[in-house]
Amino acid sequence: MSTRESATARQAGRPRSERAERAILEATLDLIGEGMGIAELSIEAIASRAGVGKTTIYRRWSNKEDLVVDALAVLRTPMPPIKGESVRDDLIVMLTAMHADAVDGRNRSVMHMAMGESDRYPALLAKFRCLVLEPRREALRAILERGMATGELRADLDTEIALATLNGAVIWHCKWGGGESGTVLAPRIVDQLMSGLTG
Amino acid sequence: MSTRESATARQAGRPRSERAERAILEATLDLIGEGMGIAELSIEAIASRAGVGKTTIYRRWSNKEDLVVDALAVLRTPMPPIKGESVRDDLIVMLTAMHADAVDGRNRSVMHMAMGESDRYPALLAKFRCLVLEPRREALRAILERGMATGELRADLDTEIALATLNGAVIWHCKWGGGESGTVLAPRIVDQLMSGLTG
DNA sequence: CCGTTGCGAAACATGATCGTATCGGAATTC
DNA sequence: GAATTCCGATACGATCATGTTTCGCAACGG
Repeated sequence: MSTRESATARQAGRPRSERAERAILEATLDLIGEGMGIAELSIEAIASRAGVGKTTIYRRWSNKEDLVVDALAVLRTPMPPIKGESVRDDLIVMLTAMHADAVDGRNRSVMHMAMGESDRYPALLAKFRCLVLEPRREALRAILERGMATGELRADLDTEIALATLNGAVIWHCKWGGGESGTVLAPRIVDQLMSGLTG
Repeated sequence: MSTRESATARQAGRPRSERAERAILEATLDLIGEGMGIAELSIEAIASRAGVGKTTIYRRWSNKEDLVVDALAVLRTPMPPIKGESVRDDLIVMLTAMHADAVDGRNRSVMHMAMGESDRYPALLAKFRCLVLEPRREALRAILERGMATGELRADLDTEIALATLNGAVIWHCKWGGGESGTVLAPRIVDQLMSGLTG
């Protein structure tokens, strides 16, 4: 049996350059990071920024949305470690991480782009949801439910509302409120919310 | 003394058509309402939708951003009446109104557009701020401060955080959460928050 | 060495929008 | 009625991005 990569036999010819692919995705993120919306993003600009021929882009993605979706995946920021000792501490860690995501450079722009334009790009919305929204949502939900079990939080908590409140407070304050650091902001939110959540 | 409109004498020639102006602004809002971002908005499309020559638009606005800013002003939605009897009731009224703004048709699109693209258009940001954000913020703040005075809310309330929390919860839930009606959502938010805010 | 495929560069035809200009006609002042 | 200004329509040249094609070279399998 000859050399194979997988079930399907290795294609003949020169293999696609992994290097070019990364350069394209990076260039895309760069441009978004500079404040470009999807509509302003041009394949030409991406190609030129990546030092790549347009052909190389068209060969891999048939439209801009697919490209942006794949670029999103590169940005993957890891979840912070949750100690699971105190609900208050865990929430503060999560909110601080969320705040950082929403404030820091390229991440920030991509975040805002995704939130602002996902309406018009369903595939982008789906990816953003399962890549950013859902993981956060589940992490927060886990903290809340553990709190309900241990009694740190009241048992009849309205989890949906609590999630919206936590997420919303961070994002809203980042976007429209003052520019506090996350380390200052997160405890303020959590503490003021907890006094209620503990009812 | 001859007929005058104001201090400066009436211009000679045909006056600008008020009708055309309204049609242009309405067409702009329509297109935004159909999900167009500022970048996708073309003067040609607006002119054609408004049944107007491009000239008529260029004569009045020198760039797209100015046009959109003026269009924003048309959308002005009135604040709901605040009874001032109970903080809980007042908050529910406000959040319900905010929810309606964020959900309903054209308003919704303009809102999202403003939130998503205001970063790139400073004049738009400024207008949006003073037209939508600040009035809401002040109305909410007034309710909170009255509550602190009457004792319905604890006196050491962190108003900034409370504002971000209220606003953020509504917007976040509209954008990413389920599709409840405002009448259901607002009390859930307010009640869960109050039990905390009342300390 | 040959066939195949990817590479970057460039040229290409197509189409959209731009901002300006020109047109005949309408509205208004003097 | 003359001068002025706006109207909507249409045409214009300019710019830019589109997606395709062609080119000569590079990298891989057999």
